[in-house]
Amino acid sequence: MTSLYTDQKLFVYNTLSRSKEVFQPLNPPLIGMYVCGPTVYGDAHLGHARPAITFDLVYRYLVHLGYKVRYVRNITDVGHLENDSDEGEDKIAQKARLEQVEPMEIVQQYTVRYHRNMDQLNVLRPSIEPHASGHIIEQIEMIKKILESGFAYEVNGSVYFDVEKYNSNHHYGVLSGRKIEDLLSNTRVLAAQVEKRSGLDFALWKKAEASHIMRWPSPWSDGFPGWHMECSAMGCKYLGDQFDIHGGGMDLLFPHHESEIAQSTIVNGKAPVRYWMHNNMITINGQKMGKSLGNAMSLDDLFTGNHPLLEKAYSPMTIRFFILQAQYRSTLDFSNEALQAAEKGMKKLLVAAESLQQLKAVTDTQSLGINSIFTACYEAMNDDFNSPVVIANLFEAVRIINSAKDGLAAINQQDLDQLQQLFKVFVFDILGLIAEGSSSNHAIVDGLMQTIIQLRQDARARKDYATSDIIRDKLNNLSIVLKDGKEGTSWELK
RNA sequence: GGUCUCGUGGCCGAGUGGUUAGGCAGCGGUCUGCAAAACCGUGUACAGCGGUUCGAAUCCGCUCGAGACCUCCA
Repeated sequence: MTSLYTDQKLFVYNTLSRSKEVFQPLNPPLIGMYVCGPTVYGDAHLGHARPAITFDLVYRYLVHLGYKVRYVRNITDVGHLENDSDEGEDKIAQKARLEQVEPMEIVQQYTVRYHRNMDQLNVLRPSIEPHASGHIIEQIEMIKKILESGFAYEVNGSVYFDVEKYNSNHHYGVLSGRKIEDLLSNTRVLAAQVEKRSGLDFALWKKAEASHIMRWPSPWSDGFPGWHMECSAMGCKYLGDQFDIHGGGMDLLFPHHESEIAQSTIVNGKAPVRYWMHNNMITINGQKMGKSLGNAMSLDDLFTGNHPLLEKAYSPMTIRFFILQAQYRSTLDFSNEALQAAEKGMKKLLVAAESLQQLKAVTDTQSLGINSIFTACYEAMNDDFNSPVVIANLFEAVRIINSAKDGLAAINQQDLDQLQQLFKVFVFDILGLIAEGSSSNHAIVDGLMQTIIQLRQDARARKDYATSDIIRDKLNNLSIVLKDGKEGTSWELK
């Protein structure tokens, strides 16, 4: 049996080349994928949902194609718990310190909450979810190697990467498209940087100040690893010197990923990653989402509607669908209007998925060409995971399903089978949507509803519209919508 | 200031040198006891100004506007 990936030519936009490239894994069918995960010192917000869902889509599609994917997504729980002068979440860390809570309590608390949110969004768990704090030794070993090779230097217990030396025989800027001369002329000189030989140099190991609560012993000082180290160390440990895909938000492109490349290249003698993928940012009402702008909203805010900017609650699947309705490399603007449009669209799609289960095939009818929808969906996914085009094509299938349901189109068995396969593969397996509040979940409730619907039908039959409308209105107040169709009346939750 | 990205109809968002994106909203129709849902039909869209071209929303230049990174935020 051949795998799908032998037939599907997948194009991936590689930040390294700024172009779409044919995806060719190093060791098919194995694929190594690393994605930068959250720093767990606050509730997951909208910004966390985008990369999680983007790379969930990538992961799901690669698996669907038959690849065996090792998906690593880290938990950053080291070194970020102080020195944050912003107004927002860092106060939690401060508070933790004041209340003498262990930093790992904060880490644990927000890791659990992150997982819960990701489960709600139906984001699959990665294969490995390593903690930076659990890989201090690996990071120290890596730093040692960089020091030995002469591309780092120690000052007062801290170790810095020598960017200019690296750039003398490598290209620091290969990923972000920056030139070191430009960087040098634009680097600000901050007080904390006096130890560095150059403002471009970045910390591999930082000596901890007395106030710093997270610290580990090292050959150089009690301290903590530099921000970029963890991904280099853990990526290398679990995926090897060189692996296929590294993902993350565009904001991590520089300096994080650029520096990651530099470090790993020195240690391993080759570029660590073949395909760099970056998802774009999210804006809210056209503005960047940020703590300082006061428009940051957590996922729980969205799910409960408990935020001044929100007119109502939006379900996890609405958020997921909304994010998938934009290509991952575009900025995505959140607004109540846009979310409500997404909510309705998604509902239409999922209701059609349910209707599909009730459809009966008619023999001896012309094919409606479901095959072409299938093909179009694969083409869209192969074109750098273009989920909005997949969705657009699925709505073509929705129209066919609804027409068949209304008796306006006859559907043959092959089309029916293909439609069911289409929805299974693209709606549920790849886009990862799930039916929320499905009406067929509870046999007792459905039985009750059938009784009520029958009573209303009886009233309508004797033209007692006052009674039938009362039934409909009362149910509507309970968020139960009755839908009169050719085949009788069905119901669903609003 | 430097580097880079983007500007599509009421809203969100694909696409890209000549062909329908799609969703939501609106309008008209079918269906309905009336609605809702569904189906059918319906839009002077491609920031502005120049240029290249037989032809540009799509390529080039400029202007205006928005955003990202350069400041351990996804």
